[in-house]
Amino acid sequence: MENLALSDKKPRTAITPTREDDFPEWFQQVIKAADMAENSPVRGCMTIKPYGYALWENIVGIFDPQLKEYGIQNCSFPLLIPVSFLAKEAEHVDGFAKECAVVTHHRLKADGKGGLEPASPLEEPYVVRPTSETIIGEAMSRWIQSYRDLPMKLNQWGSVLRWEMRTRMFLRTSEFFWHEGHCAFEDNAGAVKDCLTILDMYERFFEDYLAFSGYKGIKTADERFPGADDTYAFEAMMQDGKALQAATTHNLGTNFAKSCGIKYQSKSGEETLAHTTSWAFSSRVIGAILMIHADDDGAIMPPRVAPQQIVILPVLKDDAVTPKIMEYCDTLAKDLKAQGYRVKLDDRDMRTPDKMWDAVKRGIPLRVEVGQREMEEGTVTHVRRDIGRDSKTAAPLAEFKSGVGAILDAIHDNLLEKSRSFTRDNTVEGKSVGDIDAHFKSGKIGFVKVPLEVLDDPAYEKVRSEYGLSSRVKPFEDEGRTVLVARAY
RNA sequence: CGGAACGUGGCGCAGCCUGGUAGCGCACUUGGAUGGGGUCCAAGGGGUCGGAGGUUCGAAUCCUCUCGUUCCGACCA
Repeated sequence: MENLALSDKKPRTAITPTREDDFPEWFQQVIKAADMAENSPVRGCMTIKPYGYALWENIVGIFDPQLKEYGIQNCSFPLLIPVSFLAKEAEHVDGFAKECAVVTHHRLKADGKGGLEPASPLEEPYVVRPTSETIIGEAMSRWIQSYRDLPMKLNQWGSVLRWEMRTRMFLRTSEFFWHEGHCAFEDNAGAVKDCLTILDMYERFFEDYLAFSGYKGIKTADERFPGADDTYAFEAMMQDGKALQAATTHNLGTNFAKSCGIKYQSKSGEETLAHTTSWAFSSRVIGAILMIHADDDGAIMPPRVAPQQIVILPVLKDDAVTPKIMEYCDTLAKDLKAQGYRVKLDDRDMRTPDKMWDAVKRGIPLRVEVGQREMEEGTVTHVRRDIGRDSKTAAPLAEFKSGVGAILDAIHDNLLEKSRSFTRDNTVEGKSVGDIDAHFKSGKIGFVKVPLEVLDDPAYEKVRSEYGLSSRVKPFEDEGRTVLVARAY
């Protein structure tokens, strides 16, 4: 049938709309198509589904041992924080008071209308932790007495709650998962070194496991953590050119030591304030993974943290040979698992193309197809998710099994390199407010790097608010002389 | 907290203006033909139309109130 109108159209994508058509909506659809999470009945909070949570578990499972290697000890502090604790540090309160959920009662009673209402008011209300500096500070003030107790390096994995005005799955939800490191040192040098070391660990982790790169640097004063002397950050660029702060480390100076009473007796016997730090990355990095790697056919999981690294797809037609193909697949799956890979043999009773698209949308890095042909030849057909059908390759079984690692590494390298070049290609240097204005006025995306003084130009504020810009970081590479300006999540 | 919209099977929507007892697509179930990048045909199951009140012989539809959600701003890992 002649259909010129249709034949000119782009090929059908698994995700509608495409990134180009509507990036925020595309992002939501990618999450849905990959079956990672959904909005919950609780305002601003999401339900992370098994496939999404498996990704987080892999992230935790890799990063946690790295923290321990650095000397971190894990612990757990209460979810609830007495209001008086939060009130101790002035800037900290200013920063977080507005977004705290407050627990004012315990116990429920019948309201006489078939529902329940809070019964007994608490003497002192609690806030649900928006972050744990104050309650960990209280503990540190008792645990630290002597310089011999320092450095103290603690971390907890958990979730926190911030009553956000506007939420988006993985990027900004009221409750989010994270780890929060809290350390105390004798002096500022120790605290600074901690911030920089951890920031480097974050960068290594993001590049080596999540396959994205970004800029390390120091935040400008207005972007600093409430209560910190300095905030360091890792800023990554999403495919729409917006910045996403993927991790931060904070040098809290002696601010929390003062307000919480974290003091130690030095070697010479003087009572001295400790220098503390805190640092974190959150489940937001999952948003980053998607917004950096995913394409118009859905998620692309970085191989080293992918919930499933390899999917085996049996291609079945003839009932008579089905058991033999399944046995072939089963053996392959066992062999690959024995090598330590996360393998899914998709034996669901579904049409093969549907299973294939499911694997595509979930972003499983490597797909293996096994039908009668492969079984008889002793081969497999494999396809890389990051390249697609053009990478379809037939390989002898033994060769494939010994080469899987190299293929997954190649996928990782490709994703990282794409992230690197995209970030580089969309970072431009400017010298003035006019350069920033011209860049975004022309419809370009990404980061503009300008000399730090540009932020002090009275004309900057107008441009900043017109394009919704903010200063992201003063990148280390320019030793604080420049600042990256961008739209941000 | 300002400005706008929307609540109808699991999901996405139409119906409302001009009241007559609920429909479409996807998903799901069953059967058959298919089967290596989204196949086709046929038969099915599933809904107190957000809630309360009112007008009416009769309300998803009209009126009043209420609850909730989303989007746009200010705030943010």
